[in-house]
Amino acid sequence: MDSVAVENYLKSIWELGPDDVATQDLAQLLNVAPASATKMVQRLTERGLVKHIPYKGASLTSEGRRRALSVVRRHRLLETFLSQTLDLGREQLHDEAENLEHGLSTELETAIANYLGNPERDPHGHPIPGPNGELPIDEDLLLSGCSLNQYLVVTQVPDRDPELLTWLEKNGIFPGIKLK
Amino acid sequence: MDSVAVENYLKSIWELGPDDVATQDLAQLLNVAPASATKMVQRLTERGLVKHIPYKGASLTSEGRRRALSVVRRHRLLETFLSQTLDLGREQLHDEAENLEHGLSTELETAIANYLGNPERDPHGHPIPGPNGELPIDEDLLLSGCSLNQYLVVTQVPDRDPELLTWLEKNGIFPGIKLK
DNA sequence: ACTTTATATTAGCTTACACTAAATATATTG
DNA sequence: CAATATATTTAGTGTAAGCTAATATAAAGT
Repeated sequence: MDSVAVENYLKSIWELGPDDVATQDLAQLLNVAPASATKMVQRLTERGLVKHIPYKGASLTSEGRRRALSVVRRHRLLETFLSQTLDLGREQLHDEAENLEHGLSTELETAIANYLGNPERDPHGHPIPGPNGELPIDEDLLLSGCSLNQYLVVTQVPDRDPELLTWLEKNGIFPGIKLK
Repeated sequence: MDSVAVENYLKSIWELGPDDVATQDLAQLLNVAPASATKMVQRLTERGLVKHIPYKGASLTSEGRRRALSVVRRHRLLETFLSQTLDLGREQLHDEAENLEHGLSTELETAIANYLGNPERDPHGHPIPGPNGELPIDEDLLLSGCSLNQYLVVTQVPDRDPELLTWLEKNGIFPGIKLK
């Protein structure tokens, strides 16, 4: 079993990847000192979960990626489960899932996935990896890459910034909505 | 925030208490060496959560008890929540709650309690402590203290032994049922 | 091509929590 | 009441993960 720290590093490297993840970015995302991130990247390299080119950057091996996606899956299933049972605001989900994801057993993960009917997206519109780390290709467009006065359907919103999310919500911007 | 280890020690001391908890029993319940338990009991004594009389036993201070009951509350709420949403067997609940209890924030704890209508008992019939560590007095009788051929209502079953629970279940013994 | 600056890494230290082996208390029993 | 058994604690180690300060490398500017 990976420790909580290891799971968090793997997930963060995945989020910042796919390659040449900078020590500093990793350290910042995890709220640790850069030296601590270097140290952990080395430990993970030892374990075959990360490939590290010193002074260049880190990236996940295929096993590292598998484990990172397992964490992401648990995270997104939990967000979906919590949002569907309790009704928390979309902006609270992220932090709660963050806390619980590490304690979710494979059996409970499966039970939740079945209960939810094996959803493909979480409440923020992010795709949920499969049980073996399969991730559907994300073909959604970035808003910044679209022209003005075009009709679009919102499919994803960011999950990490509660204030931004509250604002988006207040202005009616969330997955499923059409925009000009 | 108490660490996972600290929360587990406090909860275990509470379960084995109320006083003169033996180092060995604690070590056994937590699957650690006796020396490790002694060490932690000393750390907790330093922090004012435990009172320890060397070679005699350990017990919780009122603050230690408050924190232990907070863990117990989270545990029992989670068991209730999981049993009510997903339908897991009564025998799986304990382990899953054990894993998740440490990651449950106060807000989510409250949300779950409200969702469930602030229940007083978990699916095993154990009382759920209040948000500030109030625990209703348990007036239930032990089966070993009852005479034969008496009619009784089952109110509690143990939660820690999956095999026993499965057996009890199979024989129709669970909270709410009348027995001769 | 050299110097400055930004980013990474190494070195050395700390804390929490585990372990084993050895020492010491307490309890039991001949 | 001494001898043995059991339980507890102390001493000494190890590992994971964090930190700061010092050093090394890469990138950018003159």
